[in-house]
Amino acid sequence: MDCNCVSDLLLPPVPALWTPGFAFPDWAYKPESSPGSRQIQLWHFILELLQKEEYQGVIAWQGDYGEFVIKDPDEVARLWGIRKCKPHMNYDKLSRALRYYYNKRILHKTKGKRFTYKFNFSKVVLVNYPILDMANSPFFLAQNHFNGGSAAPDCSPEAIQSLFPRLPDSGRGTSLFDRGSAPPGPEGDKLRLDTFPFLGSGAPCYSKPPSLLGPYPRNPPFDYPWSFNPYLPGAFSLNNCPKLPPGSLYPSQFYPNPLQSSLSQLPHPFSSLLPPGEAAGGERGAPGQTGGTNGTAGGQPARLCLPPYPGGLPIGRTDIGNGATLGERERVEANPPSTGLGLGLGAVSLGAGTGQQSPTERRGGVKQDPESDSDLEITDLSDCSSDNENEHDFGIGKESSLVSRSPLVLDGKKGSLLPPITSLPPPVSPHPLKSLMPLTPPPPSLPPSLSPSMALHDRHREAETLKMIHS
DNA sequence: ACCGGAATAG
DNA sequence: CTATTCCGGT
Repeated sequence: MDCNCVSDLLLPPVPALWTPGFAFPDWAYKPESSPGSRQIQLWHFILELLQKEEYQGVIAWQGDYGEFVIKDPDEVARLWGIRKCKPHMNYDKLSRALRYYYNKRILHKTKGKRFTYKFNFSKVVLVNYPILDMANSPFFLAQNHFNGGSAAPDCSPEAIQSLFPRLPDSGRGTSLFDRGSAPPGPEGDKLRLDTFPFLGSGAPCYSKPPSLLGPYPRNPPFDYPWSFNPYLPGAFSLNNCPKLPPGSLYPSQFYPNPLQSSLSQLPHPFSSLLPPGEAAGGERGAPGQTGGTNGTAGGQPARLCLPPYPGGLPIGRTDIGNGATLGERERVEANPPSTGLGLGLGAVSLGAGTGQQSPTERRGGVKQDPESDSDLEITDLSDCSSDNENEHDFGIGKESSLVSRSPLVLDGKKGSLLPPITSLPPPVSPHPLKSLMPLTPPPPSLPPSLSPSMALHDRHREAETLKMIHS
């Protein structure tokens, strides 16, 4: 009694729909490193609130992509306290927790704007959707002809993007999705890939007009239980962001069952991968709930709509990245031995942990990227730049080690599991990382598609860089 | 308001 | 590990 932690009831991290067995794979909930800890993480919670309309008065997307404003700090803190059964929670404490995310790069503070923070979706995405990580995986390498692989699924950022719906705009949302939230996941941080351009930081961001949000045209066959999806800050949407090719994802077969089931619960992108029947599986049906007070809401169906990329978007890449060295990034990824999807997490997830280094290290003053952090902040220059960008993250190097575990089932066989890549749409942008790279800053709108050849070229270069590094 | 160190709890 | 709690500093 002390606290009724109703919280769970109120904001179930997982919608009722999920069955235990079915819920997201572990990786979705916790970093591997912390076994047991599957408690909801603050950022998940924030995302959760953001996705629910009922909390719009308390916290809402606003500003740049991924930016949100805590309109009622005390309330947010209160809700968080409820959720965590910490009756004495207050904004000061909550914000401290939020600050820890800076190093992890999950969040940034939007300077100059009170109570305004910005998600680094790229990171979040990776963390949560390891699949994306494929980019890092050998798989992806295959693509690059490193391995000679034949085609591989498109892991490009663009592809990733396509996975997500558009962003939450400030607006209102019509759908839940607008504001998507995020899926649970470990956050990792280490991956440097994270820096996807979308995040915005790099790109010029336009703030979104409220109207953007948009309805996603398509209705999802399923909804996400949690609805998460979020990430998408609108970033993708428009202008600045890279868009993805319409079909970039992998075919459903791609995923093995276990995963599959999980996928079905995932937000659209993934779900859509599954065959309709399966995907839907879940669904929500349940409704329910409402919780009452604040919370809950669980029921909302989230809608995820997929962005239909009707015509297919051009794939532009916009990456604006910073030009940091690509080589490095890749290098990081390359290391992981794991195979297939599994690794995605590996690489990424750790991050969180690492975020802070061991105390010792910390003390040493070594922060990993001292700078990078700083970068995060953006200072918003006028609006556009958002900020941060973060991008530079230069390496951290440790991550690779983490990889040891790969949760997903997939891994084992990468090959077999993997789908016929061939069936995939033509890879447009192959290299995910690449997109990170700084190409020329994209014009405000999308860049014309990139030329494939270039891409290859780049990859090639990267590869070489890698080699050099290795040597 | 916001930052981040330090200690500490789970 | 993540978050909580405290807290001194801007």
